[in-house]
Amino acid sequence: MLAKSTIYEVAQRSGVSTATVSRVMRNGTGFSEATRQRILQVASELGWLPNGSARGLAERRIGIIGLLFPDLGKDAEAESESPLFVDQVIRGAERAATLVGDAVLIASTEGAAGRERARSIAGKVDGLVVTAGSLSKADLASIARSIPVVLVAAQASQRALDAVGADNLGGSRLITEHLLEVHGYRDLAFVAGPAQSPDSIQRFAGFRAALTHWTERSGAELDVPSTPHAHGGFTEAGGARAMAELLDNRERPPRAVVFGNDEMAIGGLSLLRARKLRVPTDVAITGFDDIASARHIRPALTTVRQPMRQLGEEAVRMLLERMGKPEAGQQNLTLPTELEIRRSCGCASTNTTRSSR
Amino acid sequence: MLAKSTIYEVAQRSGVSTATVSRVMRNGTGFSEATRQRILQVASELGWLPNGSARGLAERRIGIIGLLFPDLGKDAEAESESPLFVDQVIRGAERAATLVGDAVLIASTEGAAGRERARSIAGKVDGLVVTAGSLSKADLASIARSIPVVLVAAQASQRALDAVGADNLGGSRLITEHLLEVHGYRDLAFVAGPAQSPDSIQRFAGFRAALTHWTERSGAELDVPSTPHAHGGFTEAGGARAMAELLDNRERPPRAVVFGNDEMAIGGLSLLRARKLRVPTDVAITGFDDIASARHIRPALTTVRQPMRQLGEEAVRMLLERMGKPEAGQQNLTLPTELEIRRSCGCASTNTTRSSR
DNA sequence: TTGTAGGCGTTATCAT
DNA sequence: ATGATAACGCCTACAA
Repeated sequence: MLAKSTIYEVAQRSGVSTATVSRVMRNGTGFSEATRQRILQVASELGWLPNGSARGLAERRIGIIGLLFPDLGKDAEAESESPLFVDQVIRGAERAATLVGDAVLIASTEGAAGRERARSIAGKVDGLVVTAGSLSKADLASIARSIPVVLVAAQASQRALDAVGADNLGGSRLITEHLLEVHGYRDLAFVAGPAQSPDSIQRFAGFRAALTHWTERSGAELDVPSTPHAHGGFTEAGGARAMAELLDNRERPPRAVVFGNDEMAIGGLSLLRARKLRVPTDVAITGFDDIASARHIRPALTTVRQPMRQLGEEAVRMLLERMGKPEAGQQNLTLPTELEIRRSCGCASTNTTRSSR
Repeated sequence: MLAKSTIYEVAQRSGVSTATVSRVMRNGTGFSEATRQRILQVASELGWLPNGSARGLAERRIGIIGLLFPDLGKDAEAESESPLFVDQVIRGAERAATLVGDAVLIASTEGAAGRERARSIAGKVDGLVVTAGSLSKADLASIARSIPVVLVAAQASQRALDAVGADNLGGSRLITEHLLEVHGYRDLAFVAGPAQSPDSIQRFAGFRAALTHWTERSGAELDVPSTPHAHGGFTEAGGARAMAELLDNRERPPRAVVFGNDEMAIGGLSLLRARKLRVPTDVAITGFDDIASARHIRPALTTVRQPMRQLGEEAVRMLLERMGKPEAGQQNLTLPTELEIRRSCGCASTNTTRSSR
């Protein structure tokens, strides 16, 4: 590896000033073709890479968009699962950023240490996409004072900033209504993810909304729970544990279980199998997300599809817009979710799709 | 959003020089506690974020590691699949980088336009992890002249640089031998991924090695193909097409099909089902990667597990080492793969695991 | 078409 | 314990 060369060397060896080298490298105008060739030649010989920090400093824009998420892979359980939400969001962000020539800087923030880390990252980027749970409200507010920030899948209370999220409530309500209305199930249970997860909270709210609405409409005596029947931390193992808990705490299994995400539903399915309960005949189940495994598992999982990739795309798009006009009004985008009907709910796999909005 | 403030403002309002502010922010020494408090207070009031570009310029190190990969999500087919290789590599890289406080900059490079992009990225990072197929040999060599580079899953010919990869050949050979020796299948077919993919090439080589070895040892007349029987581009749909092609081109289906990855195997499985062929009774199949769906699909897929996440971790670790001592000898790490036996090969699911090395 | 020179926001080396 | 001040490598008016 050669020593790094600078624009000065290139200029000197080309017999021009650094200004001219800069013009050529930035595809500007104001130089002869011969000069251009010569400079390019020298630059290539030297293997010169323009220093991004110097550029960023001079241009007051580095061409990097930051993406913060809660620590990944710390949880051994979650390691094998996929595509985790953030993988898809990252992809979407990368794609949208590439459209304008920017790159994406990713970093996980874990608790206390994450605080300093987040500020350090914030200083290195032109704007920041922050996913739910990766930053405290205070830290977020502090950072948002000096650089554009867009929230992804954040709780409503933090929506003083630009934000994009999926219609978790609507999707969850849709799938619960399906269970209620199409299948006529009455004894439903909800398995939540992490207690503080905004997504999980919204999905439970959708579950409740469906039950409440149904009660009002039909006059039936439906028990509308104020808290989820169990928690499974959004993981497969957690889903199995939650399902076991559900079975152990009652004399009869619930007729249907609405899981907060697909991974927990898959875990729940294994446990039901182990307990010799048939799905959907004895117990119907549903998930949320529509990960690849939901299609492949048997019975195929009825679930709600949320546009994870698009979340990342829209977040970056919104961020770029914000960077363009810092004083524009606050934006808040909710992307629709879709009901994906397969077999685990009891349907004969007509594979219908209904959108939440 | 306030106007961005600088170290000068903080210094002025604190009644100190910028040097002192810098010392405090970098957790250095040489200031009184009172001064420290005052500066921190002012900085917080101002919402000051130290400018990363300026820091990077002054320190000659920005704290960012770059990760280049071939364009994701361009192929609509691949969009739904997961966890794609690079998602996992990204995670591994992020984790290893976080250990030393660095962040990871990701960017896809697509063909010609990717060239300039890659150089731009290279200028913004302290070192670069490059995955197979994201950069031409020439571009790679050029960039590697001025900044540390580590290759992931690259072809051997490019191994003039530090590199880390999985034992594709060994794993593929292992699974093929399993088919040959444990099950006694003789009529095997191989479905490759993209023709230029180093991984695919190595896996086919392992397939051939197993056949060759078997022929030599047993004296049996086994046909050792010089090219794969079909290509499926590593996607589910491609795998289905390749399987159809295989069936249409012969009077009898092959007894077993070794797919270059899990996604193609899953596609192949669907097609076999559609053609009323039973797996593994009529046709046995195997995959490669061990994605989540491989476990969940029925029959569960016998496959080779490769440590994708670890690939990313090791790559970054190697890169950091290289950045530490630029003149050290070249490194080349091959991580072992593991045979994951399930049902699709014809086994009665004993779930054995055998390592490739 | 080309060069000069100041500025971008930090860090780090000397002084004091 | 603190302050001047010179880098760091590039961009960009402003001149020529």
